Amino acid sequence: MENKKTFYITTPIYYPSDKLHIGHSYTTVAADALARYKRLTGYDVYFLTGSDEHGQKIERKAKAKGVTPQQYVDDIVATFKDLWKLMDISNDGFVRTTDKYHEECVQKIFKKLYDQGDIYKSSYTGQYCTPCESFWLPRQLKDGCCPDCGGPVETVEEESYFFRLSKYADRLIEHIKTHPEFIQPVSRANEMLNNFLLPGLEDLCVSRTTFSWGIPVSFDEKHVVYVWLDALSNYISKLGYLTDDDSLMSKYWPADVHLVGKEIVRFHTITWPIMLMALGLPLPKQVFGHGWLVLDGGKMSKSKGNVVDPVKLIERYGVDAIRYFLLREVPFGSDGVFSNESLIYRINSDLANDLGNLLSRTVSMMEKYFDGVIPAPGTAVVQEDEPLTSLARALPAKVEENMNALRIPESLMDIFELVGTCNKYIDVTRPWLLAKDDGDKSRLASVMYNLAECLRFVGVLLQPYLTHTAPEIFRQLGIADASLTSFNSLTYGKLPSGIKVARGESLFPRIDVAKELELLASATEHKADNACQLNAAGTAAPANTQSAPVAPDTAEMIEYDDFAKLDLRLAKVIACEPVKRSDHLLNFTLQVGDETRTVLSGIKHWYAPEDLVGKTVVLVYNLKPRKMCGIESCGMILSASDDADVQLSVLTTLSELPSGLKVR
RNA sequence: CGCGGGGUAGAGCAGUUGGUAGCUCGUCGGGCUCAUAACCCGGAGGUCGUUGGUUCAAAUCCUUCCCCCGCAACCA
Repeated sequence: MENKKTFYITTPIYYPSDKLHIGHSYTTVAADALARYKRLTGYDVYFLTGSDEHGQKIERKAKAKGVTPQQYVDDIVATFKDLWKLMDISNDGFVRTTDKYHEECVQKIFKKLYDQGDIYKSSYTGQYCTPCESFWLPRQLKDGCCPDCGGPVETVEEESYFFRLSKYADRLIEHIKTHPEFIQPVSRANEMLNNFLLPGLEDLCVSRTTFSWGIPVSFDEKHVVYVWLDALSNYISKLGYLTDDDSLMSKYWPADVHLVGKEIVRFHTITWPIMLMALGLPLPKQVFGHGWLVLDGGKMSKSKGNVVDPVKLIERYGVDAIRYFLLREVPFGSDGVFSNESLIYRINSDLANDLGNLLSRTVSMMEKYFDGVIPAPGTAVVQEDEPLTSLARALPAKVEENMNALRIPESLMDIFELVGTCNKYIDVTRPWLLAKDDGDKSRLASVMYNLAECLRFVGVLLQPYLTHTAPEIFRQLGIADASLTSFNSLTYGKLPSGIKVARGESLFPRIDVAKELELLASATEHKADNACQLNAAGTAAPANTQSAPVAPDTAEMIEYDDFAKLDLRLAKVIACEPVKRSDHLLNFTLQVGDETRTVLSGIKHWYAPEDLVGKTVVLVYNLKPRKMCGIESCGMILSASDDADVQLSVLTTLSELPSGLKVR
């Protein structure tokens, strides 16, 4: 390789417990656009994404499905790769934490840190809450009870290895203070300092003995390496750190950007830098915590942001439309809203009306007035050309500045400003009038040339974002020469005349908004879960808990006796109110025959409490009571829902029946 | 008093060394006809959450209060 400047960019590695959603797509597409942009501007880029495959949750899911954990993750990771292929993600590497090189690397790192005294063995004296299956530190307890359920806890010891975060805290604080670019946006840096660093770091538990689906600690086999030490190492294990061939490591490390969701900024700006310090490695230049794509709140109850499966969106609207929406709609650094309306409006107004129509009318006029050949511009200097040409000339530098600052939406706005100016230029110059008078032929040639040249600029600059559209623009303009599509080719006037254009299909057909929304709405009649975040989660945050035991896809057969253990009964809702301090819970007072019970259910997003009063529901009558938010819930109300909990309905009976009846 | 973000036109947002309130979409009217019923121009629409203060002047600084959201917790 020549001495190109290098650029190493990463996404988080995603947890294969479920399919990926549009939030993951967002992170990865953003990283892809940056990677492609850097390649376009001459960098030697390494772009890494991957999967974080260990942990108890995977172990459980695999067991429920009756497969080995490895089979389980293999299947899901295959869908990750398919999605990235579908979305035109140009990653150079894909790291799996179950890959051999990664496991060996983590073991070496663990050993190295242990040998130098940064990892030590101790016991985790925790307060254990049996119903919650959770350990708590003394300071986390509420009045000596479990902060989760408010129930009693017992003192339990678990042997664990710990990483001395505290030892390096001062160095890290110093680094953050002297490197304002390290944590972006800066508001996150303050958050980290105030919430975690300045109050004092606690040593981090880095091993577990309670499950086995993980990387064994090489010198103490009953332990597996726990979450972050395993996951974060991916950024260097893939580069061959601590192996015979660490050429990638020496070439690309330190990383230029770790792109992460805001929920895992903490681990990337505290745990990870401290690991690197302990290993004697340089720190990444920047950690960027982007916002989330959140679902539309609850205004118009039909057309809700419900289609969050990126594959479905792409099938319907195309890769480039989705890429554009993601890159354009979410202000980098804060949250963006996803809704079907905003998606369709974006596609229609920016892509179809402005860009697609501009290309269409330009190529069409080229055919009409110049037999489809791009003419040489006239020599006369005309004042009305100036706004257009000066904007085009200034554009590459503007885009570059914004991309270097990771302001992706702004860079797209810059490009579309040129598109808009072209449309206006056509209106001002009125080529159709010029065409009527032979004396204006030279002027008409200038106008048409300027339009073609500006569209070339647009095409070149759009390449990192719209991977299908940019080549199609070139094709329709008749540009086949690669020397006209490079970033360096953006010198105004470089487009040669005499090229034959090739009219083609519309870049983006206009979508009929009303029809489309109606269709989407009828497909999903339900109330939206407006708090459902499309968390662009990365590495397996331990907090990333989803519902517990999942229904196996291939249902395991049970005996009738197993079923008979369930005591299901009809119950009548006599009162229902929200639980204070809970986003999800409703507190039901149920009539079950002669008895009255209190039962909690996490269905607040789908029902208004008053709508449920008087309804008959199905209750799991003999479920062990459990406290939540300080209230004891005696039983469980059955609901049906899809995996994503987008659609949900409480079960009831077809005819009116007295409460207390058994369901069987 | 857990931490943090935010309240600016119908929607989504920009706007801090204080000096006539902007952008995109929508809406209404006009123009144009090369084009994907697209494009261009113009209008309407905001006492910039509330209270008090500093100032010649505050969306912008200080203060009171209200509300929303995120983290955390919880969703049997």
